[in-house]
Amino acid sequence: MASIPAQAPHAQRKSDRTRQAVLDAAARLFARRGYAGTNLSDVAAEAGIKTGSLYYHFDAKDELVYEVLRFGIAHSFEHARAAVDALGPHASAGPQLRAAIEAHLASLHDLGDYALAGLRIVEQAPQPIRRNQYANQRRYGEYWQTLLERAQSEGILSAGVDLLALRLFLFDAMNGTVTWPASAQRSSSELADQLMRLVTRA
Amino acid sequence: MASIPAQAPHAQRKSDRTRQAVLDAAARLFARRGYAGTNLSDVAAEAGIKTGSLYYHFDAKDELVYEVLRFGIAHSFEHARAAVDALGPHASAGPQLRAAIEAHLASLHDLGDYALAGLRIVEQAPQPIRRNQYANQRRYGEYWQTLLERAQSEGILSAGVDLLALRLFLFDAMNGTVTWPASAQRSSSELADQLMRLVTRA
DNA sequence: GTCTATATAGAGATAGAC
DNA sequence: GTCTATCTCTATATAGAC
Repeated sequence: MASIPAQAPHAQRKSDRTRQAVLDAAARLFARRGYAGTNLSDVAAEAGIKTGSLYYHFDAKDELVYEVLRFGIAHSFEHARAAVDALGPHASAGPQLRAAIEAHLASLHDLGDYALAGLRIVEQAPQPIRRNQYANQRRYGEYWQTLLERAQSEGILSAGVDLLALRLFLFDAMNGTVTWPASAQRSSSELADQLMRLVTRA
Repeated sequence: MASIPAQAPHAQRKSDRTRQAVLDAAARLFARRGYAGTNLSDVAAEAGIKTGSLYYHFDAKDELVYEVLRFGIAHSFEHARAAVDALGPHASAGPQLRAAIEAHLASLHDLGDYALAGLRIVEQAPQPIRRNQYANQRRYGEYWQTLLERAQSEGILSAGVDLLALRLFLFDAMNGTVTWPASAQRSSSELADQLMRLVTRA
């Protein structure tokens, strides 16, 4: 699965390129084998270096998982907010919600293994990292909650809908797309259409 | 988190009770720490025995994860099908779909850590076990697909809906409820109402 | 920056006493 | 059925040469 650089593209000293290769390998293996199941020898081998050399770039295994998790959610949050903001300050809640949904779906696709890892191994990460990740998720969730509240006040959701439940359903539905079988792959735009059809009143 | 017996209640020889305690502990730890992150000493300690004694009940760690995964999906499938069948052979698709949704949600609640483990560690399990679990998931998915096809042919879904996408969205939305925060807990019946509101046409 | 070599700890699994 | 004791392997992390 493809993945995107966690660093700005201009940061391409040799050290940065290796560091990036290590992170990409870690994301891929964390997603498939879990946190404890991923060993650093395999990460190093996939990044084209030896195990001992990892420690020039990272102090410990914890740091790898921290970077992978943090980057994933930051990327999604930034993209969703940017897509909403791009509609301008006077956009109504329907288009904003659709933009956020499509951007979140697209960000998951961009993230590749970083998204998979982020969704699968949070609970397995060491406690301080897990806590930090939960805090980031909470902030992102609150952002979505405001989008949904505005949608409801503008009357585009069905009456009597449970907003908190709706947000959690929507999030799991969106995030689940990263594990859909190949036969079910659809563009972010198509998926956003389908989700808007479910979430908003006909 | 509570969990339910993986064996019939009448099977309560001492050996069976210990075996059950081991499986419950394994489910709890697999769900929190992943497959590789769960060590057998901790499983044994939580079941009230020493590590070596585990091997009287199970040949290897693989066998533990196999039992935990297999039991979870079997339980959900049985409950969903039983709830649909209980409506009788002439029930229409709307009530059938609602019964399946509520039964699936209730089964997840019953399963407790078995459900969490089943959702989180499939990818981390050894290949033969993973393959078997995917096959079971596929069969269960096909069952849901037929329910949704009947619902569509009876006209209770919105027009132009993508049935495969709908099933996958619905599944992830239902399964995600097991990780909802305490503040968002709702009964299976309430959750089923909300999901039916999203899935069916107003 | 990356290598080889190694210290140290912890894992799964087995053997045999009770 | 459960225990203690132990084998063997593999993991993270460190040290120092290049």
